[in-house]
Amino acid sequence: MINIEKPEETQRTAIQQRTRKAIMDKSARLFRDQGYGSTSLRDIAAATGMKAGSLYYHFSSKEELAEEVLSLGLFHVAERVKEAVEALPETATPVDKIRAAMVGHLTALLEKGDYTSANIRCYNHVPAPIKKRLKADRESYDAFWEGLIQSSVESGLIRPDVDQISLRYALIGMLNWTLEWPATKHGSPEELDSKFFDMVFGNTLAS
Amino acid sequence: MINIEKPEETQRTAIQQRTRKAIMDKSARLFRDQGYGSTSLRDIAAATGMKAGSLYYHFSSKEELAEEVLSLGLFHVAERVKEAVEALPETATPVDKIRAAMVGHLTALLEKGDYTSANIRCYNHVPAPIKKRLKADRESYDAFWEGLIQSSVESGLIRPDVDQISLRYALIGMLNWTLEWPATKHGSPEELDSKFFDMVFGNTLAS
DNA sequence: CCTACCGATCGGTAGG
DNA sequence: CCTACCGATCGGTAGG
Repeated sequence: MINIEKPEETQRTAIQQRTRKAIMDKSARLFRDQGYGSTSLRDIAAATGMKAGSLYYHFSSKEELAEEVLSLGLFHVAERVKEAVEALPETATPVDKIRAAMVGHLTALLEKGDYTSANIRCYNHVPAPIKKRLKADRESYDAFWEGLIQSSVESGLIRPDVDQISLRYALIGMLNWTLEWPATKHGSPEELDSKFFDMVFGNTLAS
Repeated sequence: MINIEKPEETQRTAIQQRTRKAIMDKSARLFRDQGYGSTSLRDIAAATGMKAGSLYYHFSSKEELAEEVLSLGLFHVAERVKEAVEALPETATPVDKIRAAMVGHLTALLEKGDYTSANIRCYNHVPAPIKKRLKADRESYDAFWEGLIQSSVESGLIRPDVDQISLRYALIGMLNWTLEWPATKHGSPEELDSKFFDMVFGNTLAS
């Protein structure tokens, strides 16, 4: 459905995996808060409780670490969205799927905030080779939304005169911008989604 | 109306001002593309056609330069929005003002893309003292939208059950996310606004 | 996973 | 506005 691969897990011991995850958790938060260029490997090492050189036991470069962290951010979003859509009954319309996808997207942003924020905030500032691969993931995720919206139009649920590209970017934009909200104002993904959904689809749906 | 001060212009010769602007133009683009931390003063100097040390003839630090560039980004948005709203006839409703503000916001994003993108993309990654001042500007701009939306609700043009905070962030989010669009898909600010406006306010307006 | 270190580059300054 | 330079810090490596 959404074609975003999870970075392959090569054979590692449980301890190695736990340390790796700790490094990535700290990296995600630091990249999110300070940006890619302003976060040094020494920052990350200190936050994880080790020395800078030791990071190279787990990652071969800053770029590899960043790519894995940022790509995991989008992966989590895609995974939640997939779950939410697949949980729908067979009778679900394409618009039902859009709504479920919105909830899934918001759920991932709230649950895995450090990773998803790091992706959204650092995507543009990461070295070109990483950005290229992250871009492919984004396009795959975009294509999924494109399909949902197109199906909605084809089945007569969304007015045919609606600009599908604008609708897609508007939805993704308002969803992603929730990361810039004061954290206290969110409410649950379902509450937030119901507000967004009513806002947009009250008029966009054919009557 | 919107209380965002333009950085004061101390007395400078015409040539100094032109060089300053050249430095800021290049900085805006580099900050936007590479991020604050990954953009060195040597990058900026090279792009402007001078040596790194010479920048200190115009700016006393990287932080000062960044603050001026980023704050100008939001200033331009506020200025365009102000113009657009003030150009309305006296009979204009609060919702008319929202629509005009949307056009103004989009116009600024398209016209001054380097500055506005640099603000949006680097805001979170800039040193704390700068961020604090930029945050005050954002809050002032936010308050302006809050007022427009509240007036719209009070005059019965927007349904009273609409969550005003969600509406405000949703609007700003979809507007700002246009910076992430492939550039070719924009169309004019007016075209884009008409799509966004219809999308949101078809249902949000009281019937 | 640490110590100790490499060359490169950083923001910034002195002196002209 | 440039040359020449400062101490600090960067990503990364060797050897254990």
